[in-house]
Amino acid sequence: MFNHDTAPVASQYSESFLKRLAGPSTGKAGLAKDQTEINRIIAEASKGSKFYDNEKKKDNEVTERIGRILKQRDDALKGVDIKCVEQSADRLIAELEGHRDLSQTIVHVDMDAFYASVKLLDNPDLEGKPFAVGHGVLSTASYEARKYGVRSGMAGFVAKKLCPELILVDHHFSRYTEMSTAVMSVFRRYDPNLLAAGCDEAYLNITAHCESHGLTAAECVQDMRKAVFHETKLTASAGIAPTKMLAKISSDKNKPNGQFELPFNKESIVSFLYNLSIRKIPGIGRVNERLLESVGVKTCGDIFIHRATIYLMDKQFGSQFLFRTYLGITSNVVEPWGRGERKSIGFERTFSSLSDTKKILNKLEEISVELEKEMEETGWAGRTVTLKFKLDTYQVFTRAKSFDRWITKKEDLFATGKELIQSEFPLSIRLIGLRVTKLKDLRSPTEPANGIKRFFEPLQSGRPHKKAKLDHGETDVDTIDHVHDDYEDAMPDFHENDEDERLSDQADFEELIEEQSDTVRTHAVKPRAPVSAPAPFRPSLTNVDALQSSTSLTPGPSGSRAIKPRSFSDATGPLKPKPGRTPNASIETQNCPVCGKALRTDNQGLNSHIDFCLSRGAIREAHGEAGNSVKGTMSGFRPISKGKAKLRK
DNA sequence: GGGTATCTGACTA
DNA sequence: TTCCATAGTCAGATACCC
Repeated sequence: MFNHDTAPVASQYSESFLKRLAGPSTGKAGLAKDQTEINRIIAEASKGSKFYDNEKKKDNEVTERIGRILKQRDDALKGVDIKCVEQSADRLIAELEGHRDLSQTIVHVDMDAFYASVKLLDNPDLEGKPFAVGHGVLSTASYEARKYGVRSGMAGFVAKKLCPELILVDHHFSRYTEMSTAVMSVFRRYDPNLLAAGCDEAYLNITAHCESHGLTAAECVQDMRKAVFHETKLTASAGIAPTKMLAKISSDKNKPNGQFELPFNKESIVSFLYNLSIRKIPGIGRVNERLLESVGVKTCGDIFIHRATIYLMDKQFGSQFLFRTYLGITSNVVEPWGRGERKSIGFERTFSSLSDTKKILNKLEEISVELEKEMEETGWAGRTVTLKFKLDTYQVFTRAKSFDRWITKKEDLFATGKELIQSEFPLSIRLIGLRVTKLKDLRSPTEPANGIKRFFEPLQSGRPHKKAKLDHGETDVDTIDHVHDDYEDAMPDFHENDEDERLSDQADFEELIEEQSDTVRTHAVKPRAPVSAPAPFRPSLTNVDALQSSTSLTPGPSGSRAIKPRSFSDATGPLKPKPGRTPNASIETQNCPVCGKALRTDNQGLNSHIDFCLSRGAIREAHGEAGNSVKGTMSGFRPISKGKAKLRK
């Protein structure tokens, strides 16, 4: 399959870099055995591109980060009685063990190579052939293609190097939506309250169904998979376990077209996880895998072996998250996502590199139009607009601006994006996007966190509100009364009796929103921050809420859209939120060779800043401009002296 | 000076 | 020659308000 004659010495690539280039899906089912050789071919194919250079740079930054972590570890362990620390860790682990709940039967069902399988239904000629869906970047690959190392997220031309006979086929989003609807409707017979985690996967709590039908979990899941195949001719794999995380890992066990049930007892769970690579844990990606490996944690079992280090480096690693992972104690709450949980809505597009200001602004305008359309169709407004752009070097930057009014219109989106990007010119970019956050749900006027009420809720501590705060146990009705009270205070001419009539019409409602935000300004009563759940535990390592977003498997712009990720650890206990990154040590600075600014060397963004300045300089040169000063700075490497370091007012 | 909001980059799926 | 799109969370620095 490979041409070994032309193979360069493997040592010219570090193992970590080869893995990085190979992308995030290398552990997926159906891959060929010789991953090392595949990684080498991928590196050879990518070599020399800007993408490759950027990946190399990011890999080096992680290596530097590891250096800092190891130093912190050595400092933390200096003069410490390890046995004593281990005892403290053991006590914490024992406490966590007390939260184990084996009462619920959770299933994770995952369609096998969904896009590819749907394609196969419509094009039986592809049967037995290596093919992949997508062109620039692949969304999925048939199992035949996977044998060559072709996987989702891979560039088409790289995939062709791995498998020259690979057939690339187009997306067919309407068919995915159709089949997804059919599959989900089968799943709903087993749990009407399921959590769809993408168009091709879902979490179900089948406890009640099994009880009422006198079925074992395995029988129930077998039955469900049969029904799916019978009605759609698509196969699914499933995992049965006491928590979502364990079910997710289990569903991968007998893929494709199989199922796996994890025994519901502590010993089996811990032993199942013991030799499992930490990379299999949702939320631990390429970077965190390397960071953990650097302190000896490669498997979940290693978490226990190195518990003293983890306990001492809680800030860096999030000890509770890791100990819970080791124990397999994570969330078993299965419920669908509500609209109110949405946090942002955005649109972005990649194109071949653009430097012409006018053309870039045209792209921005197109994005604004699309985003306005999407916000209108889905009923959202927002207060913060974030511009995102990717340089032709693949470095990504964001710039944001907040308002004290609700943004919905293309004119506002475009004007804000334009304002944000203009101070960055000249630029040579390959992606531009806009995202709106601090959302308000225009379809839910009575919904607490996002509806009209949020304007009048008592402010959080430190922000006294003229009205008293809620008493513990106060009902929603009571709260709404406060709303009315506040509203009356703010707008004396507005009477309760008129409310239903006014809210019955969407246009009127939006008008009300406008009035309302004016009122808020006039009275200096600030909208309060989104109501957060009572201190759910989250790992400090990374965002474990973003566990399996379906984005790469999600039908296009306005189809059945983004099914959101869900936390695996959101309801298992009121454990402390974790902090996160390397704290600042003594601050050293270095001047950027391009703009001359004093930059903190303790920050990983230093090199990015220099690269950014260099690239700006190069573009200026191309534009025949003089000077090399950079107007602003970027987060993470702000100048440490004098005054405001903020980029713009 | 303390608490909160905002901005940015990083990471994840 | 060529390497996506969308959404979420977090940390850390800074800005701002009381």
